[in-house]
Amino acid sequence: MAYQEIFSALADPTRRHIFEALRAEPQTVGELAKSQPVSRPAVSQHLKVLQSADLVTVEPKGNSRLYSIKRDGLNDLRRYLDSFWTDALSAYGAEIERQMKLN
Amino acid sequence: MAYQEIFSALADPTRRHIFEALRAEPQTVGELAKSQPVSRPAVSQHLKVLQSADLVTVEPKGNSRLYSIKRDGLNDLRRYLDSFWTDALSAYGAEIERQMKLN
DNA sequence: GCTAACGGTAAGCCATTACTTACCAATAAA
DNA sequence: TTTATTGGTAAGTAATGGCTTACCGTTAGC
Repeated sequence: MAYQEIFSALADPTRRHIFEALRAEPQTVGELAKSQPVSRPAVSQHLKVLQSADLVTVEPKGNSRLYSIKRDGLNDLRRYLDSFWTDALSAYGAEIERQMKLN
Repeated sequence: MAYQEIFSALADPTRRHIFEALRAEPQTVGELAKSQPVSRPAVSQHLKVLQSADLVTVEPKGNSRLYSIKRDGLNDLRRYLDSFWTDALSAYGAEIERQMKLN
């Protein structure tokens, strides 16, 4: 059920870039903003979306906040993909069956 | 590189529903429109997007057109996920290292 | 205490996009 | 050869969403 949020979260390029920047190493908002072509508040808003999609986590570090990738955040998406793999096969079978009926 | 289009293609709920409806069995535009809460042209437009994302294929069947899931269309997305899995691990290592430096 | 740095939120703007109705081309059926 | 069915496209509209500037609370450092 969570893949809905994951899809829409990673559909935006800059948001996905932020997510990808975090896979190298955990970073603060300011660090992320420097490497991105958008302003700091924009990064903050993107992080909020990524957080509600359960893709990143925060840890207050004194004055700043350190964002990290949530390692099992993509599990739901993976499961979704796996289910598709098997279902695509059965759909292929259904199409074969459909062809048989037509002839 | 193709996962960009896949993400944005599947981010829209109704478009993803259409995609999911096709995994059960190949269907025509009219059949899909009946099971969806949007008009037939909307379905047609969604199918166009799914097609350019390489997620579905068409086959003209006389008067109508039969849409099917492209079975290996999600491969790029899967590869993307796989790369993230290993990178997330290395990011975890980087964080450990970061902790070491701080102490 | 005061000042600076960090970052979240609000308000407003603009671009994108998903939807509708109307129209048209192509094939099937009569 | 008409008439009906199927579906793609155009045009216009409304909503969504990403961005900026401005503002405010919190913590660090002097």
